[in-house]
Amino acid sequence: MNIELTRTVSEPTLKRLPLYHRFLKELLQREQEAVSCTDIGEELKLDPTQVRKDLEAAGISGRPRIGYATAAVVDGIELFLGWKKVSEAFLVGAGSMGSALLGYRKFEECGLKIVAAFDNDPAKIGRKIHGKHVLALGKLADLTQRMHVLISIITVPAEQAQAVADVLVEGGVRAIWNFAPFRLRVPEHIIVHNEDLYCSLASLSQKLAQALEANPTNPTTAPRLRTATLD
Amino acid sequence: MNIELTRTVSEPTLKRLPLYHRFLKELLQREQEAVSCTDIGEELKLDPTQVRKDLEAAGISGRPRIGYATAAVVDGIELFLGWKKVSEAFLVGAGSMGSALLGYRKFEECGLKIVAAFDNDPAKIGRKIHGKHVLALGKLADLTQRMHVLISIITVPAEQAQAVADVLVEGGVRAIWNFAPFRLRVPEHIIVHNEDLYCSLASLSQKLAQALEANPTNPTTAPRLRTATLD
DNA sequence: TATATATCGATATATAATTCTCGATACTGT
DNA sequence: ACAGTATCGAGAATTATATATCGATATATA
Repeated sequence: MNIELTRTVSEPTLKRLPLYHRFLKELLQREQEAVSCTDIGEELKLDPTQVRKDLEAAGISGRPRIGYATAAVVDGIELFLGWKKVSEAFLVGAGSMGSALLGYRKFEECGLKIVAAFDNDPAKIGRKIHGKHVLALGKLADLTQRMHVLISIITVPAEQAQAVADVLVEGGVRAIWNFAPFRLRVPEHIIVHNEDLYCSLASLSQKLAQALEANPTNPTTAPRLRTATLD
Repeated sequence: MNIELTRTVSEPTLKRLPLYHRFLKELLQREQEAVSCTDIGEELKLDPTQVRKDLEAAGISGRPRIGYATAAVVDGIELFLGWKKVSEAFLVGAGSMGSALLGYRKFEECGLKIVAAFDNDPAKIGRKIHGKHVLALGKLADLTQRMHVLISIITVPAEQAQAVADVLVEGGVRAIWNFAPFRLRVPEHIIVHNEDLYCSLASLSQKLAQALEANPTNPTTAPRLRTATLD
C-alpha cells in the first residue's frame, strides 16, 4: 500500500521548482537531453544538493554519472505541480493589477486559466480586457458555484477583499491568490496565497537602507571617482 | 563602541513588519495607544512570541503588563525599514504590470517614489501613465547615473530583463525589484528581489492539486448536498 | 498594602531548511 | 578490461526559524 499519499513539500522547494522547469525547457529547445544538478545549480546559483533534494521531493530521480533526463524532469515538475490539468479561475477586481494579470498568457501553462473577470465598475462591465469578459460583481456568487470554479484571484482594494473572499468561499472556491494588501480570514481548508507587494518592498527597502548606511557610495563607481590629489 | 552596527534580520521577519505596521496604523486611527503582542498575534494569526521577536529585531521595546506604545511601534518600524527617507526610483517597462505598479500610490509611504518610467515603445514614450512620464529606454543609462537613482523596478519581458539590469547596474543602481520571470546576474553588492509570479503560482497550484486529491469535493459544500435517501 | 495577573524579555527547546560528507553507480578514456 | 571520475542518493551536520518556558515588572483590585 501507498504510505506517502500526501508527502508534504516545503514552500521554498515549491518556489524553486518553476525555476528548474524554466531552465530545463530552455535546454530542451537546445536539445540537451540530460542535465546534472551541478549544471542547474550553476545556472541558478543554488547548491547542487539543494537542487537534488528539490527534484527528489517532486518524485524525480536521476542516474549517477549521467544526471537527469531533461524531458523527464520538465514533465515530472509539471505533473507534480498540477500543471497538467488546467483549472478554470475567476479574477475579481479589474483594476490595473487585475488587468495586468489577465494579460499573463503563460498562466495557462501553469494550470491556471482565467475564464472571466468581475468588477463593480459599470464602465468596465460588459467589456473585454485582454480577451476576457468583465462581468458584474453581483454575478460572482452564483457563477462561482455553478461553474465549480476552484481558484480565484483577488485584485480588489484592501477594503473590499474580505467581502469578496467570503463570497468566493461560500461559492466553493478552494484556493485564493490574494493581491490585496489585507490578511483574509477564511476557513482552514481554504488555501490562501498572499502576494503582498508592501511586504516584499519592506524587505528590499530595509536592505537598501542598511547597505547605504554601511556604504553610502556605490562600491562599483566609488573607486572610479578621482581623488583630491589628482589634477 | 557600537558592536551591532549591521545586525542582520531574517527575511520572514522583514516581511511581517509591514503587517504589524498596517494593523497598528489602524489602531492609531481608533486612538488605541497601547497594544500587546497577544493582540497583534490574534489579529494576524501569529504566535505572540514571534511578534515580540520581530519587534525586538526592529529595535522596538515595550513595557511589561502594558504592551507597546502604538505610535512608537509604527514609527520604529518605519525607521527600521528605511521608510522615512524616500528614495527616487525608475520603473523600466511600461507594459500592463509596469502601469499597474505606477498606480500604487502608497509605495511613497514605503520609501519608494517612482519618478519616471522607461519603455522602448514609441506609442508610449512622451505620454504619462498614472501621472508619471514615460521616457525612451535609450535615456535610461544616462539618467540613472545623473539622477543618482538607487532603486529600479524591472517590468520588461524576460528576454530584455538582463540587458536592462546591466544598464541599471552600470548606472549605479543599488537595488532592483525584478518582476520579470528571469533570474538576473548582477554583481554581489546589488540587492535583487524577484517577484516571480510563476513561482508563487506553482506553490498555490501544487497545494490545490494535493488538496483535491485528498478531498475532491469541497469540505464546506459537500455536507450540504442532499443524499439519495431524501425526496 | 498585599495579592493576582497580564505582559515583556531572555533563554531554552523544537522544528524546518540548507549544506556537507561519503558510498554506490555508470560512463569515459586508456 | 580497468582505472579514473562525475554524478546521484542517503544520511549527518549545520544553520535558520519558530515555539515554549520562566522570571521580572508594572498595573489593577481587594
